[in-house]
Parts: sequence; structure tokens; C-alpha cells
Amino acid sequence: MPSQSHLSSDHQLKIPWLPILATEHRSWVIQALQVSEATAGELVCRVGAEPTHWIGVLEGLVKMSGFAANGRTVTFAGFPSGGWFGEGTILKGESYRYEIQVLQPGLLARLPVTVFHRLLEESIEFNRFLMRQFNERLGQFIAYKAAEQTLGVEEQLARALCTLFDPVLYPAAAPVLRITQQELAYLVGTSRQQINQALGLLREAGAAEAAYGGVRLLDYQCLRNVGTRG
DNA sequence: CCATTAAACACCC
DNA sequence: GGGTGTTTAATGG
Repeated sequence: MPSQSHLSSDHQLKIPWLPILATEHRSWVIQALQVSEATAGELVCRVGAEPTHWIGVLEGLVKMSGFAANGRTVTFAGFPSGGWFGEGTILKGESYRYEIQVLQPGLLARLPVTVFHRLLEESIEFNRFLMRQFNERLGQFIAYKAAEQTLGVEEQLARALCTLFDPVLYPAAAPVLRITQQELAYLVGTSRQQINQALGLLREAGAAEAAYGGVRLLDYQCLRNVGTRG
């Protein structure tokens, strides 16, 4: 078990829903949140386990994945810094149906489900945040389903990268996203070769390019355009 | 039959 | 040591 600590003011800045809470609610949360380091490859949620916390990424990158009928690995979503996940499982009172694994090491924050439920009961602002998150995610999945049928690997990759390079959370810097081409292949549902080729096309388009062990964003707007054409 | 993919390999960070 | 690019043999539409 990794060592846990409480929330520093530096960490607080990396939680997008914290500022919107009323001060009273915010003080419970800050007291209840636990921060721990996440190492690459670490399994954050196991299939079948009961959720005890709502979990967020302060730094690093985490994936939600499972296996297809033929045994192939399928990644359903990637959560970058600022991402929070597992609320659906908590709300339904179920156990995890997919596994959550760390791709890029970093920091995770955990909010006990009891506090989660209390916020749900008492904070309009928290409900608003969750509703926005559900709405965005639903839109993403519908768009993803549409893209799956109609678009090529280049467009699908552009979409996947757009969700990982969140412009709201990274307004200034043009960071290199640390993710292997194999993981991108799991995410898009194709092979490593296809990803490599698509990265070449994205470079020609001026949207993004392959960096060692990751992808460098060149032009977010351009990446969006590639992902929405068709 | 052609395209795609997984596996194996050798380089490079 | 792990990620990448490339080759090759198998696989599947």
C-alpha cells in the first residue's frame, strides 16, 4: 500500500470541482481527501471490487480497460490530470465492471464514498459538476460510437488525443502526452502499426507528432478539425 | 488475393 | 529496460 497524505494547497488547485463548492462543503472535502502516489502499471480498481472512494487523477494518466470476447485488450477511456472516475459505479451501488490501471505515474486523490454521498445530498454545486461530467462523457461516447463506424484511424486517433489533451486543464503549455503507441492502439481498437502510420498523417496535418514514448501536441484546434471531419 | 496484424527483431532513448 | 521502427509470417475479409 502506497503512503497516503492529506491534501496540500498545491494539490487543491488540481481538482477542478473544488473551487465551485460552498466553503462549508469544501472544508469537509479537503479534510476527507487522501492523496497517494501511483506507480506505472498499478491496478487502481479491480473488476468485481466494491468502490470505497471516488477517485481522481492529480497528475499522471490512467486508463479504463477490459477484455473483448476474443481475449484482446480493449481500452474504453483514458483519464488525464484533472479527471475523476467511478461515480457511475458508486451511484449504482455496484462493483467495478472494468479495471483501472495507471499508464503514466503520478498522484491520485481519493474521496470516501460516504462524503461523496453527503455532497450529493447537500451540494447543488457538486450535482451540477457531476451533471456536466455525465453530459460531456455521454457526448464523447456517442461521438466515439459514430466515429467507430465512419471514420478512419487518423480521425479516431485525433479524437482520442483531444480527450487526453484537455485544453481547459492545460491552457498554456503544449505538453508531451506520455503514452505508448501500443496503449493508443488499445484505445482506438487497432494495431500499433496503424497508430504509427496515423501519427505520421497527423504530423503532416500539423496537428500532433510522435515523440519518444509519447505524443507532442502541435495544434489543438487542428487536431479537433481532423477528429470532426467526415 | 490482398490487406492487416501479431510476433520477432534490432536500434535508440 | 522499455519504446520504437521494421521485417516477417500468419490471419482474415
